[in-house]
Amino acid sequence: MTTERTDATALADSIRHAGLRVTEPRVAVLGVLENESHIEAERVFRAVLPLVPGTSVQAVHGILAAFTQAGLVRRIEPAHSPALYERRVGDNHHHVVCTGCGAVEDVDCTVGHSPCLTPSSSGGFQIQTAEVTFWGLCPACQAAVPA
Amino acid sequence: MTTERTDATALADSIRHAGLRVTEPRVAVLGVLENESHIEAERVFRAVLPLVPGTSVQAVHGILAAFTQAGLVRRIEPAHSPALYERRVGDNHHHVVCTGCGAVEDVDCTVGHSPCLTPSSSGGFQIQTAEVTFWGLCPACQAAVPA
DNA sequence: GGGCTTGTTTTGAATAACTCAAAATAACTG
DNA sequence: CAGTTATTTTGAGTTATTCAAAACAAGCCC
Ligand SMILES: [Mn+2]
Ligand SMILES: [Mn+2]
Ligand SMILES: [Zn+2]
Ligand SMILES: [Zn+2]
Repeated sequence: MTTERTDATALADSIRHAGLRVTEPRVAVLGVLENESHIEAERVFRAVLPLVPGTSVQAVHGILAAFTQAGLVRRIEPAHSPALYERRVGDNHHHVVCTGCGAVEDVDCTVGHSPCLTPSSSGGFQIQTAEVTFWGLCPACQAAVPA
Repeated sequence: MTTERTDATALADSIRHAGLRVTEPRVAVLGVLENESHIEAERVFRAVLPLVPGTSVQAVHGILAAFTQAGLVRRIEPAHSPALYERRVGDNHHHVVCTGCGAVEDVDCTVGHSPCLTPSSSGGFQIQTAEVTFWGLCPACQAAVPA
């Protein structure tokens, strides 16, 4: 009976193990990210505010930046959208974005099918990562636009 | 002896054929884009200003938006960068971005190697396009950071 | 070529999403 | 518990872009 969504202690540990001090706003931010994926700073802020009154938007930005730097969360920046943060980290998975409503979903990188991620002519660049973004219509938006 | 970089008449025709009125600032913007790829609005503005004095930044943004909508230019939005515009359009090619200096280069989509661009589980999304961004170090930045 | 209609540009202001900095505050260390 | 240093608050500033009203000008018609 001591487990809400994710034990606050577990969250605190993750933060500590990342080399960061454990604070109320940080625990709250990480908690929000455990429950919701691909969420923007503003929405994180609105979710955290009631949990830790007095939290500022700047703090949330700072926390998300610190988490990102520490590798606790991942930041993506799809076109036409503010930055989105997610807890799923370490695998470099990809994303589908709905051109209708902006909904974002994870797309697993099909291992074994990655040859196309080695560019034919990389112009002398030393490639580190490949980021794939698929654009299309989510089920809901497909239904909304019949034709 | 009537051809500078790209004949102004040719530029005007492209604009007209896209269904847009031909104006001085538009011809100038398109001319700049013919000469320089992956260029941001601000730099387009600074290149256009001496050619068409009195041009406003807002106009440049408007022109680039109109061109993009008309399919005359392509707009990309790599993370950590303002939007970039390029004339190369129609093929959906990809990009390498230097994590050191932000330099951008085209990467041809290796035709025949695109199976990975069909996501394994698209979560019901109806995929329209796949956008690939490679991140790495450009030759210059590789030289600058020996280790 | 001279109006007319409508699309464009200018001018002026506003916005979204962050970032910066100084002072106040609170975590961890010993 | 005190001290050191990281973090947050408070307040302001920035960048890239968008909105809107009024002035202007392209392309069409005669
Ligand atoms: Mn994801
Ligand atoms: Mn390109
Ligand atoms: Zn949708
Ligand atoms: Zn570079």
